[in-house]
Amino acid sequence: MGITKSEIFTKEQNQIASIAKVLGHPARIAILEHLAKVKTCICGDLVNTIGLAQPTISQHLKELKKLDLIKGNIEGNSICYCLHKEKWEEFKDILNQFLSIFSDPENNCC
Amino acid sequence: MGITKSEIFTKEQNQIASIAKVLGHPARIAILEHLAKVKTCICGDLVNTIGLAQPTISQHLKELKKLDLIKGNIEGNSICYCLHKEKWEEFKDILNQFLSIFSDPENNCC
DNA sequence: TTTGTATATTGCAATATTACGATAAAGGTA
DNA sequence: TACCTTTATCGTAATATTGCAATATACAAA
Repeated sequence: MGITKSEIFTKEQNQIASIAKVLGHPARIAILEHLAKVKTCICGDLVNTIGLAQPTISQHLKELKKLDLIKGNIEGNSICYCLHKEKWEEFKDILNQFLSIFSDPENNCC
Repeated sequence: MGITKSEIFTKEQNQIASIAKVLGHPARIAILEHLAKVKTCICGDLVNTIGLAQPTISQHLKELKKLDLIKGNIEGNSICYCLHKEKWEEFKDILNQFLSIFSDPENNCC
């Protein structure tokens, strides 16, 4: 049905999935990598850097904003986007914890 | 269009996105968590544990198999699924490396 | 062989996602 | 004021994803 049955999963499972989902598109990976590279805030150069139309970039930024991963400060005419560092660290911890669930060396079977 | 313009991104960006995407559904998170909990291989108990129909579970397993995250060994009548540990570690490293792109303390602006 | 059990596949309906042209909104500048 | 730049939103088309009933497949046991 295209709709996810979120209600049958735990809050934690849904949260991990939400974080992973927003990272599940190369454009958003590229946006975050660009944000990391240009240490200062970036504004409208994403459209030029990434090869997607302006409305498409705007939509991807919206997805990132929905999870609070980035914030946008109005700077005169344009908008200065940057990372929400605390959220990033929080999500990083959540993902890292999930990624270590198989760390038990006894976890071997086939 | 629902279709991702993969060709305009790097191989690495696409790979990170692919890994994140497969983790972007709570059912697949639940499957992996279950696999981690029952140290031994699991077979058909996923349908009972998770509240989804058998074809749906089968489809999610297929997604995980597509990325080589799990492997299924035929065990008599049923199938024994387990983690592909090497792949898991590989993907974990890739994600961890990406998640640390903002580690530079100078990365502050807003 | 027949029956039962376990898993995969097919086919379909509903919803979500991706992408972009057109347009709107908001601010700067002449 | 009029014009330009920047970003957001709307509307729409194409494709993807999720979920399940029905069915197929494969094997074991009676």
